[in-house]
Amino acid sequence: MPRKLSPEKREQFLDSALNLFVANGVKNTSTAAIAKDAGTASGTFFLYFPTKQDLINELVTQIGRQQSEYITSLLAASLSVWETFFTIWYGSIRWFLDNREAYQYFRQVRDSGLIAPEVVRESEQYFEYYYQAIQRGLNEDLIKPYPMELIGSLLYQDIVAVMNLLTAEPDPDQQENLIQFGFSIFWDGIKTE
Amino acid sequence: MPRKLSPEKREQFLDSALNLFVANGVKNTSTAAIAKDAGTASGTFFLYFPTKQDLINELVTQIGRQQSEYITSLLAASLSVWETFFTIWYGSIRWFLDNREAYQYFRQVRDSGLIAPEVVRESEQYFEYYYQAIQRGLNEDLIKPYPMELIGSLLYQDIVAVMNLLTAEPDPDQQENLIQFGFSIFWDGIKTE
DNA sequence: ATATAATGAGTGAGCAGTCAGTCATTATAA
DNA sequence: TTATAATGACTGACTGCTCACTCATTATAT
Repeated sequence: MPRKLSPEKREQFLDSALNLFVANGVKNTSTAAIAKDAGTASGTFFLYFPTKQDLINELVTQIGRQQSEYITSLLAASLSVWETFFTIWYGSIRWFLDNREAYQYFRQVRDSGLIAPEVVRESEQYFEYYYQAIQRGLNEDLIKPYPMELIGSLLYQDIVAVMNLLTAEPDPDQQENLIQFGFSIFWDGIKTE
Repeated sequence: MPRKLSPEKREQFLDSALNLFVANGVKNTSTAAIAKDAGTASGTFFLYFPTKQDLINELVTQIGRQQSEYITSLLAASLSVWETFFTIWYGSIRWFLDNREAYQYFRQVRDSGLIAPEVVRESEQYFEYYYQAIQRGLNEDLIKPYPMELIGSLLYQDIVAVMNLLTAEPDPDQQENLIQFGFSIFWDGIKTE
């Protein structure tokens, strides 16, 4: 971990890389292009990141961490189970909409084989609050007793399903509808009668 | 479109490419490696495909077409709406399990930016039966009146959610459970009361 | 004999990562 | 205070390698 070397410039590299990766693809973005965009010479890149792969990985974990921090900041113990799920749903989509490049990068890279499986697994740790919510729902008999991973996996993929539609839907009212409808379908699927 | 040049060899190139793409990633697989695996010299590749990109694209559409053909072969007009949805669900997962490489390639490539948007759109045409099923369900008031694209998008992503779990679950009984449970959640989400 | 299929060495472009050297800043010495 | 030394962030030309695609030549089929 570099402790010298301005942290601002480090962020600048991550920012520029995210831009270029989303615009042109990871493999089509050279480290030289990232350095240029960040306003440094090509060699400077490697003072901040030992390899290109390290930056690719760090972007993934950074995104996971930032989204996780945002969601958990919204969650309070006083919320009901339904409110908790809705907060996760709405908050995740909100954060993705406010960080579209992060969303696109995450999707682009997650199943691409560009990331070592260990890094993917590490980034999954940031979904811990999913399973706390599911556990509460199961304890309180509010959701059907299906395997936790199944419910978690469906929650995530349903959010993706809605996000994919939202990126093609400019009208805010329609966007709001899709978010609400999507959650209704998810919740009706898992709730007990 | 090459009309001479043995179609079998063409298939061989597509087969070899799918293997290698899934094992090593598209960008890390050279046309020379594909040619070698297919048992020809490196230059022969370009007699069958003008560019590497053409092969990448053709694999996507081929997979879409083959899966679509399999599913529609299962669908009969006599099926109820529930049966139709279940057949799509079960058939899609069955086909993906029997063609795991195709599944992995599809996932890897779909959001990667490696495919021109037009080709992605073209491959979406193979999901036509989704929307016929949804339309029927809406007509017969069996599913809630949400936008068709939302239901379609959720259906697809729910299948992906289950597939992702299945690839890590070796026990066939547990696999069967996940498939059934997953469908229950999806159906309970969209059905009218 | 002629057309078509196949070959594989060759070409040029692109890229990750290196390294010898520059220069502004900071530490030390007088 | 001022001269000198040390530091380390920064530079960019360079290297070695990979790869998509070409083409002159050879093999095969009819």
